[in-house]
Amino acid sequence: MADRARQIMAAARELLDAEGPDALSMRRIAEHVGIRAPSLYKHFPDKAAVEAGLQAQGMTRLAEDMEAVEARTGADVSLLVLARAYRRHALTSPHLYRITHSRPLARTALPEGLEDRAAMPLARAVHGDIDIARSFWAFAHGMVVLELDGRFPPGADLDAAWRTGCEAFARMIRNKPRKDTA
Amino acid sequence: MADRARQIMAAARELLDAEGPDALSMRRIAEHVGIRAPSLYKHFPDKAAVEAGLQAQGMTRLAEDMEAVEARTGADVSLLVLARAYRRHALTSPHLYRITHSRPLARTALPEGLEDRAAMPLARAVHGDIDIARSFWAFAHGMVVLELDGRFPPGADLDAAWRTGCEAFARMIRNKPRKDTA
DNA sequence: ATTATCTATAGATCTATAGATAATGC
DNA sequence: ATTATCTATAGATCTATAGATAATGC
Repeated sequence: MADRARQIMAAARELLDAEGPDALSMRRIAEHVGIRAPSLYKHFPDKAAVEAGLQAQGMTRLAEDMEAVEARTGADVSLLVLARAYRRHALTSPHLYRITHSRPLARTALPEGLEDRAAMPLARAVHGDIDIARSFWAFAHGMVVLELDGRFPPGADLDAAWRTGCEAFARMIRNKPRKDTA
Repeated sequence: MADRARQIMAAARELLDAEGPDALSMRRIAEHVGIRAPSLYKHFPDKAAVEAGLQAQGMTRLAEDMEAVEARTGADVSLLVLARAYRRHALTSPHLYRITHSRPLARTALPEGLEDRAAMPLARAVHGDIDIARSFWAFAHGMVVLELDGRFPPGADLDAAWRTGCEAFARMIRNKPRKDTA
């Protein structure tokens, strides 16, 4: 039943958080649940379905976290505030972030409208400019994955880099005609 | 001898380009060379050493490609021109790009100074501003990996996003005091 | 009756070492 | 004598299916 399916997803999530994507095997997940691996296939058609479920978790959390910033800050969220929330979001569950955002997204398995929901706070923050939204998203994603992969030099001032990038895009917004959002 | 080692690296590279990081096994590499897998261990201590060699290839190519832009364009390379070269670099050998830049860098196995060499053209383009360099790098890396992972919507105008991001950072350079580069 | 679970197992991989044999360099 | 190669193999995994058995719902 659906209860077991939820339990399996929870186990997969714990395993992912604790040991990363490479540890995520049907056997280990089953072990976590307390059943045998073949039994998983009564609840999920295959491993890809479980991974798709994790991506849905990741997107849901992202939407929630971004919406929370808006709720906290009010209408005109600054890019810096949004970026800080984004970074915190990613660093809080790095493995979930990776599995969700560093591989093709299983869109067909995603709740209708979730992807858009996660993107809306940024779309509003950039006043509807899609090019700024995409390039800023790339900047934030790049900062996060470079940090997660340990690619910055040890002493690097990442806060400063985040500030600089946010400032650059914030200026673009200021100097562009305001396009409609709603 | 060192000849065989080079041959093994070439085979690994071909395999990587053709089938991606997951296909890169000691067995498949050996097969490509025409020997048995255990023989590889006379030339490389382990698989990690082969992967480190591939990262060195990736960094070398990056340094060459970035230096070529400078040579072609002259002293004051625009971020847009640099970014276009960066994107082309990544899309030309996407698997090599990933193995080099989307995992921790095996720095100890890297030729002395290579990492700096690859970074210098960007450092010069941003007039020595390390924060702009890092945030711009994150932007470019983010754009590339999002494209490679197929994360942008089908019709997305990536050229426009690249232009917008480059313009944002270019303005930052213009409006900052010129720091020394050399 | 149906559904969830189990055991057993097919069928593929991997990395890396041990020890024997062939080829090469002095 | 040394080095490169081979075969054989240890020791770990994986995903997924087949078919039997136990538990549950009507």
